[in-house]
Amino acid sequence: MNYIPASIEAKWQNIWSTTKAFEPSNDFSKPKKYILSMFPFPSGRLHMGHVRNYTLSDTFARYYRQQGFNVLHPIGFDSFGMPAENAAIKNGSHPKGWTYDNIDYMKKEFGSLGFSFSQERMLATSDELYTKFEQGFIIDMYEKGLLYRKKGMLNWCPHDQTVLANEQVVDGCCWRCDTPIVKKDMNQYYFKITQYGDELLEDLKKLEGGWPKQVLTMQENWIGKSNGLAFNLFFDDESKAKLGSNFESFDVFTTRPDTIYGVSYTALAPEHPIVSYMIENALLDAQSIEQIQEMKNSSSIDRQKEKSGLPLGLNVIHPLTHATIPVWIANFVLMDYGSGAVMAVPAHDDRDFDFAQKYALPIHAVIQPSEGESDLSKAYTESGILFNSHEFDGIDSKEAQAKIIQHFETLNLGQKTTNYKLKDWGVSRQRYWGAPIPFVHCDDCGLVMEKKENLPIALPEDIVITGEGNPLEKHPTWKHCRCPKCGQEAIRETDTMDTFVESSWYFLRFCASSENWESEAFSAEQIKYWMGVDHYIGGIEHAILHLLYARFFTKVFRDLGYVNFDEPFDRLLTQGMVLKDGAKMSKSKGNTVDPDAIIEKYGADTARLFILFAAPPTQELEWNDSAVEGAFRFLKRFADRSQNVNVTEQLPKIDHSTLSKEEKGARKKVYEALKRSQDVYVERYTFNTMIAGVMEAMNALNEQNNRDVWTEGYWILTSVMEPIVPHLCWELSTNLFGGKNLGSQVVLEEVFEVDALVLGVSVNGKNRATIEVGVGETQEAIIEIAKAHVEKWIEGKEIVKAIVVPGKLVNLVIKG
RNA sequence: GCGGAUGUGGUGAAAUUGGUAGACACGCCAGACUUAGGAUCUGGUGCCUAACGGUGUGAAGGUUCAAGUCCUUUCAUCCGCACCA
Repeated sequence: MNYIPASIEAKWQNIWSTTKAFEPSNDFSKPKKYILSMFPFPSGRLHMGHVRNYTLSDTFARYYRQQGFNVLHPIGFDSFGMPAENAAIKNGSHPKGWTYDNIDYMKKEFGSLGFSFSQERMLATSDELYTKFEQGFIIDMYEKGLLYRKKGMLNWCPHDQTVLANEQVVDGCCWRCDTPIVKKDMNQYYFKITQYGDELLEDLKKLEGGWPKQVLTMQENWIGKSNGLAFNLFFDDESKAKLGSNFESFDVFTTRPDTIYGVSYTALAPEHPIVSYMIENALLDAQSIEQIQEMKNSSSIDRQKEKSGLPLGLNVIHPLTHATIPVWIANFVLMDYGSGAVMAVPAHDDRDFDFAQKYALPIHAVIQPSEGESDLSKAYTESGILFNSHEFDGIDSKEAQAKIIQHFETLNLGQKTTNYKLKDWGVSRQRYWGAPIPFVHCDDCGLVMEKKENLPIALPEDIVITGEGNPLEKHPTWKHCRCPKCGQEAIRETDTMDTFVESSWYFLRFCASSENWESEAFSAEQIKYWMGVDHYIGGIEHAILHLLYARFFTKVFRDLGYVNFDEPFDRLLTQGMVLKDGAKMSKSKGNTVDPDAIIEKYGADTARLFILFAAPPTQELEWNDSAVEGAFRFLKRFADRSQNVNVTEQLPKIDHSTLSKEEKGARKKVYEALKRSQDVYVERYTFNTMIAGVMEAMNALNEQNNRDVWTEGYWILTSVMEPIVPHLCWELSTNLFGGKNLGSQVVLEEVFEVDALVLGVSVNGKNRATIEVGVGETQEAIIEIAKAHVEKWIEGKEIVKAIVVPGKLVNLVIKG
């Protein structure tokens, strides 16, 4: 058969589309699989990362269809977001037009790759229908007390009068006009995700086995639960007087109460209220104030790198020793973790140590290792035995932590406290291309929710986007409305939502079949049948934020009564990046490979095969043009050798015992490939080795010329390969077997039976020979055979030990 | 800076449990066949060595009869860090 991918692929894509071959069935009595890939932002064209992502999900979807499951394999577009506005600023395009043009193009690309997505359930999160339900959920969450307003620090460009995303801040300056940014305290909306902190942490246990360990660990660390001691540090009289008696003390939190006697200074965040007070009341000199401003304006990452600080000229009293301790400001102390103040123990904390070294602050060691000497040139951060700690001397860290907390509680100086690194999720954005937050500001009623029957609150289309100011706020009429409560003139909220909100529930929306899309977001029955997602596939870069937010939404929806489960994604597969020349593909580096060009040159099947063969999915994938060529040649061979196959609608019956060694070998390789294909979808996802198995089977088939063995081989291999190279396999299967072989296959154990084993023989662990022994051979006999084959190395030496690992090797340990 | 990963031939990788390192490909070399092609087919190919053999999984130590796999230290690269999606 002459392999011309362009015509085969066009033919099958056309058939699949006209027969609606991949729509999920509404027959909920069937077993189901929900295969989901992370939906794309409609940037304009698919990139190789997308191709990898959707090839993976498509492979799962097609496999489970062959196994007889009712498969939901949907796709949509995460279509709100900054790039649409950036394009508007750059080219004057309208975000909506730009977005939907891109979506149209990318849909065509999906088709040309043969992805078996449901066509009927495609959605874009910027569709007004999607916004409508999302705004409804936001209102529900507000009613539940899960959405609230508070002040938050934002990047502000004084020139453009606009809020900037971290990404838009380049070296501390605005990306457009290069003006140095400042931090501005503004009213923001927040989801109370911290209320679910404990459950988000606890339920990670339910995901063990289904999710990669590294993702669970990252989420655990992100939530960052820690237990410790919280207590007040009181100012001395002189400091109180300096602060005009406005502050008696401040709160600190420590996870290491056992080091309490080693405290030699304390440090406040530059944003701490005491610091703000001192600035406002001119208690600091101009130079210090400038230094504090600099700390505040630098990014939280930069603040962790180069430590800096300054003394405030205040002192507090150590709660136990009553020693006087100086108060500093330190850039690495962050206002949004704990209380924005720390007790510093330089002897036993790396950061405190660096800071103390830099500013020549005293270092008091109070913990020593239980064995060996302590190294005074760095902090000793392990646990150990206390000393210089009064009545706690000689106790080990662990025990001392509990005792010291107890001591503080008894004396009423502090209490045991749990802290989280997790912060509430700020969801408001001062931007146009997002879902409007459905609230109204009324002079009389305050903050009022829109009525659900008025949803969606849609975006105005007549808008000018310049990069200056907030487009919705600047719109002449849009924000003026009536208060839903009292009917007076009121002002609509002009903030829109973080796009992470849309991606936190889209997987639920996909469960809804399109006939009731208008009336409800999804039905309980549909959710019950389709959820949870059996395989969720996407980039490792989403390991924390997106996945945490989606888990949070699921729990909120459960508590709102919309769903009846705790976790949305049963199994997660995080794919690695696609690289070229060792670097992430990007336009700025000029190392991109256009999927369309590859499809045109070799066809979609080649692209899909290469991308699964080149590396296991979780690893980074290095693009290699000549290896793509190799994948194409394999498909050509696969098509060509189908001429050795008999046309039939039945799997041929073969008497294994009558076959030659080569014929037996070929059958064994074929069934090995089948076996591998059955494991690979459940746990390891190593499609690369599965494909290698098929290649080995092809090589082995080629070593023999029994047409029945060829026929059986193709019956099985076209079925195994169909999820990966669907166009060619449907073509072959239809022509050769009337399509009858695309279904689940039975492994014949008889082909794996052997009557001899090949063992390696090593001497002192070094491989020296290979022997063949009968299956029933005794250990003693095997050792004798082994000895006979390695005489050269054991001659005149004493054999101290002989180890036989059944089926694998013999190791002879010699002396002398 | 903090958290998470990765490191094996010229290249992508394989080695499910501590048990014959390099399967399967790409590339390269040699040969065959030519209707001279984006061919196809056959054989070879970790490194050093003429060979015997030695050596080899980022580096350095260690545990073990046996280490790519376990432990300690270290280096390099990548991902995330809360307003990129």
